[in-house]
Amino acid sequence: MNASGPRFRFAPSPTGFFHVGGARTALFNWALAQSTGGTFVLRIEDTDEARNRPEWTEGILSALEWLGIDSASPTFEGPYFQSNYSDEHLRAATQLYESGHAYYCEMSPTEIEERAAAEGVTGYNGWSRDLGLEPAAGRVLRFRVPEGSTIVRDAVRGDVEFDHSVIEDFALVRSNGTPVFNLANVVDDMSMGITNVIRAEEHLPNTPKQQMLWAALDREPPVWGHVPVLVNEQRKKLSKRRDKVALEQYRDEGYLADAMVNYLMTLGWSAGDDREILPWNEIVSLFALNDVNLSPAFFDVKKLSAFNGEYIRMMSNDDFLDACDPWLPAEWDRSTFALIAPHVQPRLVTFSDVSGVVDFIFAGVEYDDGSWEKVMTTEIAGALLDAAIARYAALENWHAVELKSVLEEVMEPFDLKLGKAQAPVRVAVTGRTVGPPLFESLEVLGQQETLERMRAARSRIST
RNA sequence: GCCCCCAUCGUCUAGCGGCCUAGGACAUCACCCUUUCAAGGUGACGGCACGGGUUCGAAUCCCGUUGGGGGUGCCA
Repeated sequence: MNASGPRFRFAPSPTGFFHVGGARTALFNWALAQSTGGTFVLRIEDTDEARNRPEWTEGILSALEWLGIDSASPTFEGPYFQSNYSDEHLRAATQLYESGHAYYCEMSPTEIEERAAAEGVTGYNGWSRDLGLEPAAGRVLRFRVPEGSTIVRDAVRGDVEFDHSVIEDFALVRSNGTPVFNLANVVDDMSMGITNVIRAEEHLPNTPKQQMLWAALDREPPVWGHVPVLVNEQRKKLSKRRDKVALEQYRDEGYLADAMVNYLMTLGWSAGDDREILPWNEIVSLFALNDVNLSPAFFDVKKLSAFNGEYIRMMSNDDFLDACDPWLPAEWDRSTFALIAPHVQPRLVTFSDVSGVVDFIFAGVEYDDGSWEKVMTTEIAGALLDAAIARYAALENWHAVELKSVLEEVMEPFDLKLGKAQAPVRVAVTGRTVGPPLFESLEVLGQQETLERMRAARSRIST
């Protein structure tokens, strides 16, 4: 355990996928741990039985890995599993009971509801507080919230005061004997020596409860920091049901980790100048909690895509080729792809698009109806193709520059601009009206294949 | 209902009392470039929620209103 620097923690509960909001929180903690020479502690909060599957933990680790949060780094510690520490949680519970900070209650949720309705109050109203109930199976241990108020010193939002009169005597240990989140969370933070708790704003209302627990257990609370949540276009917290929140899904669609990381960091935070595309090491040195915005930020896939395109364009030739590789069918020749790659790189938004851009080179033509309709049914398409076929068949230097100047000669009698004149050739050879630069594509495709396709297309034209 | 948080272009943000005629980015639109589509270049559109204070001076400070968000579990 690195005791010298501050100790941050990221404490996700396994849910089967990794939430982009969680990714941002993890990144904030990771950046802080790095810039302060501190430690990033990963704790899996798996105390809810429904949230406990080993493969889900694997998913968390690999998602973090993808983001650059490397579990082999000296800055990284864990993962710890909350479920392994229930003895400690229960020990603390006993201590709380014995010191009078907690008491047993035997009201069931339904009884509480009924009594609350009868008395016209909202929740549990401390009815068992002074009954002096002994520990027994089926009884809940509740924290005895004292009079007064709690001030939470928050590193991103300043002081927040909560009046104890609005905090009910919350549960510490369930009637089945298992510890509840607030207790487990605090006890773990204590035993893991956590000094900084940076998490999403949804935890702010828990914080006074947890801070009371720190006090009751006679310990100094950590530095709190609550960052705003991420929202959808309806300005609601990103939810699994409605929104595309799984980090893995973006990864599988061909978003670059660097782009995702950079984008996530700009949600609620900025470098302070007019730059937003910046390398991780610079983000680390600039990032500070009191620069974090206080209002929820919309997770905008459009802007993420813009970042991704930007990052793709910044890649070196070789890096780009490597990055494309997993997205191309194994049987496609890589050296052929390398020839066209420089022309597809500036046009790509995500890697899942790459094969669809160059498939005509490897998988033959498939005419797109709309494209055909648009350019092959014109008066001159047939005549232009005939002329182009004749000249291309006789061409000796099969290079893009040649192919272009030949077509320029061919198109002259038709009184067309190159943009129009190349269209029938493009559709004949690629099947579509849009694609990588045409003459470069023809060069890669080769003379024979190009001519075959042009002839095939020509014979398909009715007139 | 109650508690807490928040409020600058459609979106993400810069701004921390005079440098603001409010800056940048994404999106949108136009033009340029051009081998289609992108990329790139230039430009346009577009915002301090509202009302009161404080101050010589307010996007910046205070109060209220309105609007949004989070929480309100023997979930985490």
